[in-house]
Amino acid sequence: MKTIKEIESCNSCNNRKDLFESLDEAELQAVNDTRKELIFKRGDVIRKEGDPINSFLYLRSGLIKLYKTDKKGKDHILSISKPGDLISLLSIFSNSVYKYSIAAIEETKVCDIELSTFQNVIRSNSSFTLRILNGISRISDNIIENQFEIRQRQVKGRIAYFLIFLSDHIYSSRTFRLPVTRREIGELISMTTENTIRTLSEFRQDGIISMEGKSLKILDYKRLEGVSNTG
Amino acid sequence: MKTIKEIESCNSCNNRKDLFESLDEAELQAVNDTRKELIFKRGDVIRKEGDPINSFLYLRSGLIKLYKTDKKGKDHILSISKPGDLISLLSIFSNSVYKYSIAAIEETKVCDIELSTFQNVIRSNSSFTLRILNGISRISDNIIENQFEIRQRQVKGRIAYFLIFLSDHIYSSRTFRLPVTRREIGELISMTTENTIRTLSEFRQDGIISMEGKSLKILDYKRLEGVSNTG
DNA sequence: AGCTAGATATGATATATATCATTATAAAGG
DNA sequence: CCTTTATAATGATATATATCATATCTAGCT
Repeated sequence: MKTIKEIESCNSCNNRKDLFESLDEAELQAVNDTRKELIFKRGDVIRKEGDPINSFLYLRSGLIKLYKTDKKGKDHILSISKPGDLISLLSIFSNSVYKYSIAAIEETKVCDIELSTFQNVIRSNSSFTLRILNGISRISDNIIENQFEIRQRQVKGRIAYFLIFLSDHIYSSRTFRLPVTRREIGELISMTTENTIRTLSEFRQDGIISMEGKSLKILDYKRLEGVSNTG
Repeated sequence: MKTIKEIESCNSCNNRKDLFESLDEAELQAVNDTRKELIFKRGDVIRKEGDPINSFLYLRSGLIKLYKTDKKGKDHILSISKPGDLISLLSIFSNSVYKYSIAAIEETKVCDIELSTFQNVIRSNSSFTLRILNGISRISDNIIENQFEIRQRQVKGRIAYFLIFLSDHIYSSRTFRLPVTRREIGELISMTTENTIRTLSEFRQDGIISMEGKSLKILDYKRLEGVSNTG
């Protein structure tokens, strides 16, 4: 992890509008004064389950995974978040600890705002609070939605669902590089690495996708969608 | 569903203390004026996914399940909540709709407070807001925790986990009546009804539990815990 | 460049789980 | 009270998934 300084003020940040536009100049200034810009590379752990929450985090660019490690040491990925999503949990309101671990799955830029400053702004600006609340609740909602979609499918359906998720929600393109290893896909869909690999190979053999290493292209979106809906 | 009137005021409600003790007399009065007491019997749907949120709900007694129905019409239970738990979602802050369905799994008493009244109190009492926020976030946290525990186990472990959950968190006793059908257990742990039944029978044959219909007794808690931890 | 650990790939086999079929039992409704 | 319908129970079988083994490939490290 490194600290950088790309952005003069939240004013000049293009992610600012969705979240920070309801702040007045003084509030913006206060936030900006304690703001740090952090850059993480693939694999870096941004926060670990149990870490105290002492800042508000905002995902500016890159991609992160939320995950938890079970008793046996196995990781389970809960969801994948993209820029614009918040990282902080509701617990920022109660000064508690992280319930999940967060790691970068590609180079990721994060804005880190000191929690006490942030809480001051929240106290004085209720329209801002509402936005934060919505943003934060979206994190849990995404996790729950994800788990719900996964659990009702079997391997083929799960992988199809995941590929469509990447295509539609992350890359807005049918051609993309897989941001995660096959092992991580397994951790996301609760399947073994071998089955994940096998299923991807099968999709390729069936002409649903083409794939070389991490680069992947959805050749037959309709059919993939079919597998996601019925498998 | 019926309307009753058991409680004069939130003052005289013994669930009041955890949540409502930070309200002053006027606030308590306002809340109490629009408060309705509802009683649901087993199977009654309290709220359906997609229903508009126009009240704040509080579970006074009984037991409820949160669930979602998938494309194929199959229900998936997300979590089971007990008295003291809130029912409302964060969406009460943004006047949105229910994301999950809620049904009573035994006779259940609920307090229903008109949303606009509730929002007024929230706006004027930040200590109360914090409590509500914590209560509400616990709902999502429970769901996520539950799913996480379930997905890392296979049938035997899942059922053992569920029985321990009932014993430790719902009934505080090793003898209890199963509040749900075997089918519902299956919907909770993502397994078929047959496998659920088979596994319970197996536990009985192994002397881990005794069971007659819905009444169940954990005979060998240690071993059940073992199954939950390793299965 | 060469080494090493992790990632990808695939086959063979064991195990877990679902499905189908049937019967018994219990609960709900007229 | 009887009839109907959901629930519970179990066996046989099919299918899905995990495990184990092994080989190749790849990226990071020195």
